[in-house]
Amino acid sequence: MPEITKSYEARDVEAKWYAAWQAAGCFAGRAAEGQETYSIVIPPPNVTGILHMGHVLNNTLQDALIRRARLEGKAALWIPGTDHAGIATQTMVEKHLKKEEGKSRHDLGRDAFLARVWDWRHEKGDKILQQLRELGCSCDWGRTHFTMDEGYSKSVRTAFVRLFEKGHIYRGKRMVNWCPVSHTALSDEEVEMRPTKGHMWRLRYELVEPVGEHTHVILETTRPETIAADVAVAVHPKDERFKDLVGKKVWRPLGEKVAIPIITDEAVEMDFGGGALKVTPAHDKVDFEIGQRHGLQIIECIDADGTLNEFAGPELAGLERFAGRKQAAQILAERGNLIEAKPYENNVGYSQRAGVPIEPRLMQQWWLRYPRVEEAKQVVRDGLVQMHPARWSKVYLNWLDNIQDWCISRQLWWGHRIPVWYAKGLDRETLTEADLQDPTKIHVSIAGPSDPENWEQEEDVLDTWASSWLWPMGTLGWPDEAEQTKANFDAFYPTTTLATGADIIFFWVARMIMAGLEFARPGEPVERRLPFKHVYFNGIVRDKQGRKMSKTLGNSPDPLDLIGHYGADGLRFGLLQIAPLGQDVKFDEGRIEGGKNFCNKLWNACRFRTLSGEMSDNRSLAAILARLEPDQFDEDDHAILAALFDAMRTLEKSFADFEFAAATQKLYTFFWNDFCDWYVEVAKTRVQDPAAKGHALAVQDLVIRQFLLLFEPFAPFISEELWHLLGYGAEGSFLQDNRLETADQLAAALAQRGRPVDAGASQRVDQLKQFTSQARQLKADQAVAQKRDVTLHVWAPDDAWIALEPHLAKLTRLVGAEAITRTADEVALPAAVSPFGTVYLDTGIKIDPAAERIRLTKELTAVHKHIAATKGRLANEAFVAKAPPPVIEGARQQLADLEGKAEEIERLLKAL
RNA sequence: GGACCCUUAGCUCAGUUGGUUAGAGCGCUUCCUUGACAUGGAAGAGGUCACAGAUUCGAGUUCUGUAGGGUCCA
Repeated sequence: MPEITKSYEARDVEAKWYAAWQAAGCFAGRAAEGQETYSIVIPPPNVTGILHMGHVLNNTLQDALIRRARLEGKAALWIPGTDHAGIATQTMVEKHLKKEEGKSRHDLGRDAFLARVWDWRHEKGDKILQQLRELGCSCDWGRTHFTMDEGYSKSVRTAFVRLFEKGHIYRGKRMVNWCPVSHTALSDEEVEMRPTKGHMWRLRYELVEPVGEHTHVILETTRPETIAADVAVAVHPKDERFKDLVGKKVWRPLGEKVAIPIITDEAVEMDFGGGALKVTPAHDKVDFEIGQRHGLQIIECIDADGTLNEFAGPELAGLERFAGRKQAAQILAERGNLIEAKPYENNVGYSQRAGVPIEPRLMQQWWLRYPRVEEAKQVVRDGLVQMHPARWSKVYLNWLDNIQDWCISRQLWWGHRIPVWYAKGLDRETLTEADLQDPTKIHVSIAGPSDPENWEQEEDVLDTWASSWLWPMGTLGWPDEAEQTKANFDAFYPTTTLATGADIIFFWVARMIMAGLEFARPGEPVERRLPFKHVYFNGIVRDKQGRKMSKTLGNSPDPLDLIGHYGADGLRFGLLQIAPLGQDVKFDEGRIEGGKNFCNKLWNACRFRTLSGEMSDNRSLAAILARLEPDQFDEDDHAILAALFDAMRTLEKSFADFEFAAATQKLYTFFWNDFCDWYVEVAKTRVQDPAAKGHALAVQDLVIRQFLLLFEPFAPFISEELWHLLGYGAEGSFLQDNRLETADQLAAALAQRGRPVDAGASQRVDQLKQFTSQARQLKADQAVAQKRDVTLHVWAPDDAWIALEPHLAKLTRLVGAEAITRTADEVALPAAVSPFGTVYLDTGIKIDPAAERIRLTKELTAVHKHIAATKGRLANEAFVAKAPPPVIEGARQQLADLEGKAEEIERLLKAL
């Protein structure tokens, strides 16, 4: 028997077991024929990322699910990997290049720059995957994928080509969200609306020729710097105020002095800004649409980098867009066009990554008409894909109801280059949809054209999400048949659960569902094509003030530090305790410390077990069950086993419902309160008794064994270590090689061996606990909490004494008394009314009757108050008539108990 | 503007289909290093369950509204 140290030291244990698991191939996902599978694909972190608290929560959850599935005998597979994160990674390497060598990516050129990114990826990438190992994650590392690897890249290009061939992808000149910092188009989802303080500029546009009393039109805008690109002023067709002005012209107040028409369009809001709208088709989505309807000219006055150009007029050309705005306002004021500048707050779209306002621009980009939109809604409505918590389904459906085409091209270098080639010399700006179908002009394929010298490949790359939306399939070998066989696509697709954050429900979750339905197993039933059956949305980890943890705020602790201080198990367990389903997590380091303390408690309980007596055969459940002695079963045994079943059932339900906080809390109270605080304490007496010792230790071995199996998904390291220290596993085997019984199976196994568990014992044990607590309370009241030479006298009716007597040895020890005896006399001693009769505390010192009277009177008052409340309920005719009989009976019973107690306290008071 | 979530002890949170006197951890007060564990043990203080109505014999729990906080969409 190896000696167990006095406290749990996580560091060595963690390193030892992770290496052993890896060496033994414990995490390899292998499915036997017909075996039930449980698979998860990791939400791929950025390849250059480092572990933060959000990752810890997300991956701990996945590991718990996967490890539990393994113990349930399923073929568990957790596929890890990383994402190339186009903009983020490219920006990072560009910054580094600038800092170290003072060069831009353009100085290097595309190929040389990409070589640098790959260098970076090989040097510093995948650090996060290493960190996940420290957390204990049981990913199948042999299957690690990266979205830019050749195989995965092939799946991305295949998806593009197939969608193109089906007409879902087109190139078109449309308004896009342009990021002037990253110099790329963004999808609508990457634009974040932020309330922004600015001004509403109230302006007068002079009529070219006055109409009656009218000399000008008043309109309001937040963007005066775009005035030079105005091509019309629009009003609502029903707006009577402008009836006489429609069709007339006004002078454009900035830029080239041009007369622009007053037109009508339904899109104008009548009660906004006086009812007139300046129309700038090149710089606003609504204006663009108005322009299209009216065949208006398009003037671009802002360049790609956000600088105003010559079309903005000589006063503004060359200015940055916000400086240009100020300048424009000033000029308008000087010319008398500015009526008022009101401080104004409105929602402005910002580039999520660069943090600057996006610029709507008219550009040629590649677009995707989403496939399988209706089907994607239906699988969620039908519950084939279940979201947890379910309310996210509504958000999902609402997005799909309002879905817009997806701008999938990015003006970046780092990413999947779009597999489209243009015939040399082709004017790409004027391409029509018909041209896209003309193989002499456009070539679209995975391999590229056979005569590359005549073609130029599209420079743009695909949006990163247009690669990660294939993750559940691409990581299982799709579309390559040989790869799919190798990865056992057949067994592991669809995956079982996706655990992720709700912030990427549109970016990733919704798109994966559509991709799965479109590409996986064409022609087969929808259940076989969808990418996952459950989506679990974990909360966001926030700091104490409720702020999202972020690098910039510096409010996120380093998880590796936390692992160093509290152990991976402590961190995992502590974090899950505060992660209820669907709620954000306010991070509290105290809870992580609690996780560590719990591990230490478990450690010491196991240590105590080894000190209590020789270890017997623990090698299998059957062996331990055989050691239980039916004759020796007492109420505490029944109660602790009933509590164990209860804990097992709670975990079964918790895992089914993704209620991890409930699971961890149950494990905590079961082990600490039910087992350590009570069972182990009462068993100390029985362990002294040679007749009961073997049995009492067997019960402990059974409880600890089952507990470790329940605990392992949350705290794998300490569980594995103790599993071996207590001899549950043979040399060379692991905890995960065992099957976790259900509560029903374990109950049946006990019953089958003639050791059925009596759940009713719990109530009787609760009374013993109450007795103990009351006796301790008496001692504390009399300031003799630490004295062990006191005597307790119990004034008990026969039946109560018969119930109490078998437990006296344990109780004497637990309470800290010399003896507990029965008394028939009324004695003038401090007393309490327990479930077994009145218990008197004899300290050998005379009592203070006045103090005793105060104490008893206080308790009597409380009892009377309660009696009055219960009597009130029972006196209510409606209650007696309508409440269910068990509830009424319960109230009557309660009243009787309370009245008995009151009488007894009154008797004690009289006796003083 | 539309949708959703939250508000329970000083702090962080549980509280399952309505049913005795609303729980835990941390913190706080008192006592204790006695042979598993001070990363611990014992005892204790602390809550008009945001507010106002409604339903009901009975509401922290259901419904409506209000206030405050948060998220998503437009």
